[in-house]
Amino acid sequence: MPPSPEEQLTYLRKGLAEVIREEDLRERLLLRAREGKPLRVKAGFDPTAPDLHLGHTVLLRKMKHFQDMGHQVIFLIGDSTAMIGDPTGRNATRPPLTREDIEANTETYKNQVFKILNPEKTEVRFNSEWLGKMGYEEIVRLCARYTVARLLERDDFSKRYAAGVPISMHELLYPLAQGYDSVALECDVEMGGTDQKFNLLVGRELQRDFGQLPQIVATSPLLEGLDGEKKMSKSLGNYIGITESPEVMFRKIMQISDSLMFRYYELLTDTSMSEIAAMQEKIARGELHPMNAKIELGKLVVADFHSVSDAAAAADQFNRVVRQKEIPPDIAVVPLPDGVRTEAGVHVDKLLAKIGLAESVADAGRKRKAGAIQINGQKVSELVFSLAGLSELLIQAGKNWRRVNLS
RNA sequence: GGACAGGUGGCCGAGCGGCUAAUGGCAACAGACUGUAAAUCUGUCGCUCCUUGCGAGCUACGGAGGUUCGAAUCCUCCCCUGUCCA
Repeated sequence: MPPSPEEQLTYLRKGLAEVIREEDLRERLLLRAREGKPLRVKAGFDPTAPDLHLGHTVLLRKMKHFQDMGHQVIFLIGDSTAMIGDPTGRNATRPPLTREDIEANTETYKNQVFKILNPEKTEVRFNSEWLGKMGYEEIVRLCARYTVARLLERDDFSKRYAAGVPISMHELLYPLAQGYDSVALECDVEMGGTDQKFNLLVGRELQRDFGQLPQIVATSPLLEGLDGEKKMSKSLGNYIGITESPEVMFRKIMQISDSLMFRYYELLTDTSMSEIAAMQEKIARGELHPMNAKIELGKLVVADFHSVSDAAAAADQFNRVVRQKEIPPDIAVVPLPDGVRTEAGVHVDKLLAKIGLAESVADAGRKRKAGAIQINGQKVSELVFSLAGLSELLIQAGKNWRRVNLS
């Protein structure tokens, strides 16, 4: 016995930023239940960036919830729209993706996405199936269904227009193309981040214009990155990738601020809001150390993408290496590079630059003078380090370590 | 097609002939403190070389030329962006 539409609504509503319109969702659930059909729920992804991070999982988790309720989820790969490019970073002309690139990226996507989604209940589609077939006339006809004024309502466009930042013609086509995807797929629901709201709404308009029931728009909150301010993104470097090792994931979680921790609990775990509130209470009363709450969070997140035992091991390693300052167990071992020996030993700056502990020789010199370099447990400030009687160098530069094999 | 304004280091933004590898802010990196949280303080923040020094050389202010002992700063042409007019 599947849950009633009313029960579903409650379950699905939780954790979504906005549902347009909630009333429509209720009606659609009732309608499809009567017809005995699942809802068609779409979310689009850009095949140029197949490395998913926790920010994406907020949406994926929600898609999973739709699957849990028996609905059909469509994982749409925007291979055609990728050529348009999302209206940011216009200087970076993207190299056109080949068919092989897209297929490779799609495989990567599937591997990652199905850590969360149920593959049985997921339909993977490409928008080149329909967009790629459109000719000039069809594209113009599609454009005729929307107005420039309406496109300029989009916050991003209007701000750029007002600020004198260029907007290229093709960028205006992006929302139209995305909206047309919903027409082609006859979606009941389209999901996306809150930043996608405008594009998702265009889909509604177009569907109406094509005589379809307009889709319900469901936006999920954007996850803040590790800095706690900007949204999580790969290009900003403030992300946790879902294929990262348990140790790295755990360490990154431990680095977030305390306030961000609750946000992560909310969006990345199944912890209920009341449990989170209780936790905040305890911390405020001094009954729970915030660090311990964060350790719990780290374990939960790691366990989601690895295993419970991996999570425990990662927490344990963090405790030993970071808190008790033990030497990390997984330091990269490298041979002594050419051209760094001197008569008296090694040229420290050149060595650091060559083994990746500094960006350049000049940078290495700065770090050394700042006291950030330790070799075999000794702080190094001199330029030349003697190798007499040593078989290996254990080098630490800030948080990074290397073992240099001398034999 | 015309008039005007603008293009400076990862970003924002000063400079408008030498004292400028280029004020300041943000970000970043390192050190202290700590819970590798936040806040705070300190230092660094183009590259290379060496005898590691308030050292030397090289590259840099959209692009290419030019004027000058000397240009991010002046001139010419080009490219790019925006505003207004047609």
